[in-house]
Amino acid sequence: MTKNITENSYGGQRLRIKDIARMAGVSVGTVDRVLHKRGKVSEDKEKKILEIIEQNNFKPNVLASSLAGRGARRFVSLIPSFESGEYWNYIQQGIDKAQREIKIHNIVTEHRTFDQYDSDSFATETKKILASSPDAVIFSPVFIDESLEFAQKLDDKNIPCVLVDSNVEEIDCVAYYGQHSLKSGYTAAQLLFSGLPENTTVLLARSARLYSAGSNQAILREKGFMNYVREYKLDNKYAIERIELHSGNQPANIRRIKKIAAHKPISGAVIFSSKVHRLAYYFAQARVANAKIIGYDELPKNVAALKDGSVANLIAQRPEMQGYLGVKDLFKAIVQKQSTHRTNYVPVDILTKEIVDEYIEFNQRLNE
Amino acid sequence: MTKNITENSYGGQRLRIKDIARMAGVSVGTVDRVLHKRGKVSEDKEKKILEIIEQNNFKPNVLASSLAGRGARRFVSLIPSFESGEYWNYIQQGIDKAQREIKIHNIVTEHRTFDQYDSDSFATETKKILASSPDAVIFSPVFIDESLEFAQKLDDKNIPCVLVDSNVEEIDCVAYYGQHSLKSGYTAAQLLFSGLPENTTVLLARSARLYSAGSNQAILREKGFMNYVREYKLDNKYAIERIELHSGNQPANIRRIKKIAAHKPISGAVIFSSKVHRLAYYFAQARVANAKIIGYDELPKNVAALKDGSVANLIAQRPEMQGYLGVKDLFKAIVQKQSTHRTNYVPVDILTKEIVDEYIEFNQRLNE
DNA sequence: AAATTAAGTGTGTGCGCACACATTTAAAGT
DNA sequence: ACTTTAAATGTGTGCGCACACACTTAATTT
Repeated sequence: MTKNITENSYGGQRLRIKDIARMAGVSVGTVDRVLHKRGKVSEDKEKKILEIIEQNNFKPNVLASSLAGRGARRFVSLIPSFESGEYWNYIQQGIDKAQREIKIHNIVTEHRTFDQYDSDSFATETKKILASSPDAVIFSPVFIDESLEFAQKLDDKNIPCVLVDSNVEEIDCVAYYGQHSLKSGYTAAQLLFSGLPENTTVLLARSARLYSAGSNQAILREKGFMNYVREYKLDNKYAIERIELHSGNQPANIRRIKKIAAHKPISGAVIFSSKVHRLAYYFAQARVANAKIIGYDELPKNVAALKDGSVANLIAQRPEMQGYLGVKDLFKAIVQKQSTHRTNYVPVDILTKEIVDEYIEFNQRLNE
Repeated sequence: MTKNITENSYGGQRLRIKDIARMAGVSVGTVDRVLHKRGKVSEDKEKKILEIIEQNNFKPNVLASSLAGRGARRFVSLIPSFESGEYWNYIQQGIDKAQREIKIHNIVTEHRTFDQYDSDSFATETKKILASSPDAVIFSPVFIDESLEFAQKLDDKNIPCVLVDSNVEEIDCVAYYGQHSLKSGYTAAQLLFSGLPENTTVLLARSARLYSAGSNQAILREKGFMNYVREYKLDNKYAIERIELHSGNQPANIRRIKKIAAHKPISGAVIFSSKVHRLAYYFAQARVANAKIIGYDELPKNVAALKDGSVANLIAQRPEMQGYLGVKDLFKAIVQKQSTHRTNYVPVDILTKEIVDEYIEFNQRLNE
């Protein structure tokens, strides 16, 4: 006797476990066992109950569920270690913000970090995490092979995960949040070359350390940049010079810039990491003025350089939002049992001296 | 006997009504009466209870509170009427998204609209809203005087409100979300003049209808724009011409552009509203090519113009986020009883042909 | 045939709160 | 002194769910 649900809060809309039980001709306990896959239910009844759940798209009431206080859930995050104000710090802040919002649902978050220049440290942490059997993981797949292995093992244990910052398409996860690196490199080129005097040198700087560690992001951005160059045949109009920056040897960096500029004036420079304030500093030291310098991320030091004019533009990627939305999607998937989108590119934000303050203040505000 | 709370979910952290009752030596009913200001509590006990609440910063458990199903709350929105794809449509989408998130807490949202070119229609709606005594209001204070009066009456009835789109500082509300119009005008100028050949004409277009209605926003943006012009003494280098666009008389608009261009070539144009696709269209009709045109908001028509190159940049203001965060703040204030920030400027987003797709897709995604 | 066991099923309690209702207490009226 | 009345306070129930536990039935075992 499939009596329709009638009166309950939510405008008589939402189905309750009790309703399902009535429809299936069983008790709530049986429905509960099916919902939580605790077994001890005869096949035919289980089938019938699942059918009703399916047909009515039943979702348990999250309020009641959390209030009933089923055991706490553990979310673990794994990102590179960072100092205050660095890029990863913002991701962490977003994760924390999400944590604050969902802690009422009995969810705790645990932070783990690794050395972004050392893949072993990453592997070590992933092992620890697997051993502790968390309920969900959000991590940044900086090292592709190790990440694939990690994701595989998580999948074996049925632990859902979210990727942030960079994407590894092969990984089957709840969601990815990060920038479309290729396009952001393309945009960097567009910004840099717009209005740039021809027949000059454009510098393409690299952080040696990051490259040797095989940073996925930086490589893709550079590729996007070069796509633009090729598309508009800019290598005919500009001398594009590459330079490797060694943080340990500043005088060498400065000398190198001087040398290039002496050969043909440098009108612009770009670096595909957040170290652009360093690049601007080297330019100043090399006494190469009026170069249009572009880089990534709204770190305090970069913002200072942007505001004093030594950096022309910053490309930002809403790191807090990546962390925040990543955790919220895990919550959505695990607790609310709703579907999510696999790949989510955050927009390429173009920052200028004039708008950077508001950009930062707004993001800060969102994280409170 | 102020026994400390010990065991409860939330890691023994959170205080419950029951705990407060025990501390104050009363029953939960009495505490409940104080919490809901239902009176019928002796002065001394009320004082004691409030003290305990204050000292421990007690916040009722939202899950339990909503589950217990106290009467539904009504949130009302009031924004200009719109067609699909217009600016206000995005604000509405943000409101709807927030509504979906909080409806489990027994909150319903009601939408009302007015004619943005007719202050009477605004006043009429506000009266209806006041008569229906909602629990909260989110509105766009397009007409300043009428909005002040509305806000005053809401205050009298103790109904909290949120402003979106434009700010009226005198209004005492839960929050404002919108762009810093002055700064966005300033940024528009920066974008427009960067790399613009000197000794040319720059067109400053206005929607006649919007101006005659006294649009707060557009006026402030223009002011910001002119601040930049003054600051960098650009009126020496460019002929800045104003033009009023009459949507009813397109040939006149086109003629006017032609005439100005004939006098001195037009290198750039800006309009401080979302009608920039119209402006670009008039330019095309007037056969004035290569002008750098800048305008506001990522409406489909503007995006099309941006992508085909007839518009150089769009300045966007995250309208969905305004609606979304506005409603969430009302929820925060009323249901979660948390404090909020009064003035929240959304960032000035600079859109280019290359990044607009991701920008829109991301926002769309957020609104699902 | 009685006792044991396992599989399947139902019942009861509490999470923290809101609200209706019952009860006590004090003040006022007869 | 006894009722009436109002003010102050306490008690009980249910929101929807999770989980421990009690219970039933039928298949074994002794």
